[in-house]
This record gives sequence, C-alpha cells and structure tokens, in this order.
Amino acid sequence: MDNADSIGRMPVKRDTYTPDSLLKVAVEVFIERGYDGTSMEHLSQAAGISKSSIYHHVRGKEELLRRAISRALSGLFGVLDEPAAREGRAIDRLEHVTRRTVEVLMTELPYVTLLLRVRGNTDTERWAMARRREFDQRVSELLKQAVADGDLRADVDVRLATRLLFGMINSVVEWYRPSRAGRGGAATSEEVAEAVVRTAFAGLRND
Amino acid sequence: MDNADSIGRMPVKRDTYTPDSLLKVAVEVFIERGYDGTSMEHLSQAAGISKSSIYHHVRGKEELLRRAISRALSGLFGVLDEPAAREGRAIDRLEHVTRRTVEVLMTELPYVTLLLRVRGNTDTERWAMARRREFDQRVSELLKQAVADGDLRADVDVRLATRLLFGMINSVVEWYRPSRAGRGGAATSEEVAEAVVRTAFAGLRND
DNA sequence: ATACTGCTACCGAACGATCGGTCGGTGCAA
DNA sequence: TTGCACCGACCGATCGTTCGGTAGCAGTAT
Repeated sequence: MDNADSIGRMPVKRDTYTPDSLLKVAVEVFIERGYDGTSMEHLSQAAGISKSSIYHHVRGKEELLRRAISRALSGLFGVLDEPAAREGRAIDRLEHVTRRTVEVLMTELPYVTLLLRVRGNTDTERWAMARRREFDQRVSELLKQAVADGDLRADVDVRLATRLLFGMINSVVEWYRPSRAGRGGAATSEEVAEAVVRTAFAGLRND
Repeated sequence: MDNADSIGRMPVKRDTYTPDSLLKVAVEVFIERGYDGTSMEHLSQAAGISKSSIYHHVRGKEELLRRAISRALSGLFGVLDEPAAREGRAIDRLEHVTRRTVEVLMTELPYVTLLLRVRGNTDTERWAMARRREFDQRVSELLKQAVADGDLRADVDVRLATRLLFGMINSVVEWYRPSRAGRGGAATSEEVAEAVVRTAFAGLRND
C-alpha cells in the first residue's frame, strides 16, 4: 500500500509482496474470519493478487499460520529473557512479566491473537498449544514463588490464580483495536499495561 | 446411550435423538474442532448416525449453532433477572452477577464457550455478538454505578475495568473441564466463582 | 391372526459449490 | 536472455445439503 520513495539506489523496498508483508495481510483476515473460516480465495482478494500467486511466496495456508504463531511466541518468550524478569523478588518479576506481556500482546496484536485462538486441529496448532503451555508454566512458577515469599495471597490456588491472571491479560486481544491511540478510543500500550497490573494485583475494590 | 427404564407407561424417554440430545453431541465437537473446522461428517461420526440423518432432526449446521447460542444467552441474561442482581448497592449486585455468571459459565460450559468464540461470519454469529454486547453493557452500568458510589477504585477507566473483569470471568471456559470435581482436578462451580470474585475485587497481592 | 396404512428414524447416493493446491504459461525489468 | 512476480485454468477432495427410499412399529380394518 504505502511506497513513498527509495533513498539512494539499492533495493530498499519493493512494490511486490514478501512472505512477511503477505503474512501481515493474511493474519488480519485470519483474525476477522477465523483461520478455518478463511479460504485462499479470501486471502487473494485481501492481498490483491490471484490465489495461485500466493503460492509463489509461501508454501501454503498452514505456513502462514506457522509463521504468525512463531512471531507471537518469540515475542512472548522474549519477555521472559529480559533482565527484570530474571532478577529480583518473584513478585517484582511477576509484575514485570505481566506488564511486558500486555505490551507485547498489543504491539504484536494480530499474531498473538492467532496464537491464542488455535484449537489443535493440525500438527502446527498442537505445537503452538504446547509452546504456549510452556510459557504459562514459566509464569506459574513465578506466582508460586511469590506466594512462598508471602507477597501474594495464599487463599486462592496458584494454578487457578495463574489462569485468572492470564485470563485478564489475554482478554486484551478481544477488545483492543490499535485505531486512534488518542482520546475517545484506545490508550497506549503502557497505559493499558499499567491498568492491567493495577487491577490484577490490587483488585477492583476501593480501599 | 443410557436408557434404563420407563416409570409407568407414558412416553418417558426415547432411544432416538431429539434436537436437544443431538445438540449436546454437536456442541462438544464444535468446541473441540471449532465451528468452522467441524464438518457434518464429523458430527455424524460423533453422533453415530449418518450425515443425512442429522437433517431429520435439525435444519442444518447453522441451526445447531443458533440453538447452542440461544441456550447460553438465556442462561446469562437469567442472571441479570435474579433479585440479588436487581436490588441493593451496585457493588453487591455486581459481585452477585460476577459470581453467578461464573457459575452459569460452568454449568452451561460448552454452550457459553461456543458463544464466546463466535467471530461474526454469518447473521447468526452477528446476532450472537450483538446480544453478548448487550449483556456486557448491562454489567458495565453496574460497574459505573459502583464507582459513583465510591465502592470501586476510580483510577481505572470503567470500560477498561469491565473488559478486564469479563476477561477474567470468561477465561473459565478456556481451562475448566468438568471431569473430576473432587481433589486433583477441578473444583465445584461455587468454589471457582468464589475465587474469581475474591481475585477480581481484592486483587492478587497480599495485604 | 393377518394385511394394510401411515409415520418415524434412519440410510446411501448424489448435488453444485467451494476447498487447498498445482500447472503451464506471460509480461516485464535487469 | 534470464528470472521474478504474477496469472487463469484446472485438479481431486471435501463442503453443506437434498433426495428417494426403507426397515420397523403403532393403529386399524378385516
């Protein structure tokens, strides 16, 4: 769509599709119609090229799904590798992971959305689910440690608390739309992340 | 499957499918494979009758979806009609609605799951999404009133707080499995509902 | 008892449409 | 002249749905 100019002379930007730029289009359609509800014909119309041309860039429909999910997972696991997620008190690390996960969810919104909606019908989808469980597991250990430290309430089961925390975090993909980051619409990713952290850790009720 | 005996002589129970008993089978498959990922062939295998026989009981695939969603919606809206949801302080009504919504989610799990996963590809799905928004709206008004009463924290936007609350509540369908209500597995619906209420209103952090 | 009738619950075969994917090109820029 | 980005036509398979038919049973007339 946007193709302003090329600086210098090297092949800076092409007007044609790359696997990644095609992926961007495809993922949006996947989210709108669901992966199974999207046909290659739908994709070709959204991309403005013929159905068969898509196969010039990617192996097929499932590769598009795999690429999207890979991107989402690397963003998510990247959070766990950040220094603030590896050092310090468990409660502080948990808060950091929560905040950063929300931010990644929002910056990589369509890719993570796709990951969270996978049902397990194909090998690719089952792999995605397994990797996602790994991520949840890592965060769950953080919660467990924070409870042991006495920083998190112990009257709610750790597994259940993890699920509720992720329920809150992951719900972002259900309603956040990046259009209009100013007034009247959505907020910045930092603002939303802050609200999630506050609500999750301090609760809705007034003191 | 189970057909023990008939008390008396009236047509108490038949061995054949009814629209409702067929729906029960279908909805389980829909959840496992996704609605679009489920073919009538899949349904016929799960039900143990031929593909064409399904059309003897229901008009088609979409009617199964519509029936399932209707059931979910009536359960949800039923909560709003309960006395404790209509009388008293807003914060108490909100807490009641939260608790009961979780319980309905769990008792009507597959039907509500289907409702929450609808994408809007057909008229039926768009109707479902509109009705769901109505429900969210009603709860959102409760939140707004509770903030005005000074019972809920005012430093998080009401719309955002509503979404996070529903994120937590609705996440139940992602992980709750009714198998084994005793130790080692899931809990009763009252216990889970209590945990959700506590976590949502008081937060995860220890005092 | 027997035969006929009507109905319910089911079936196999087949419908046109659409699915994901393949193939043999073609236009064009380097 | 080579190779990239793209195309229309077409593939077998599968989609949701329709159709004509049938086995079994209840009710009823014979």
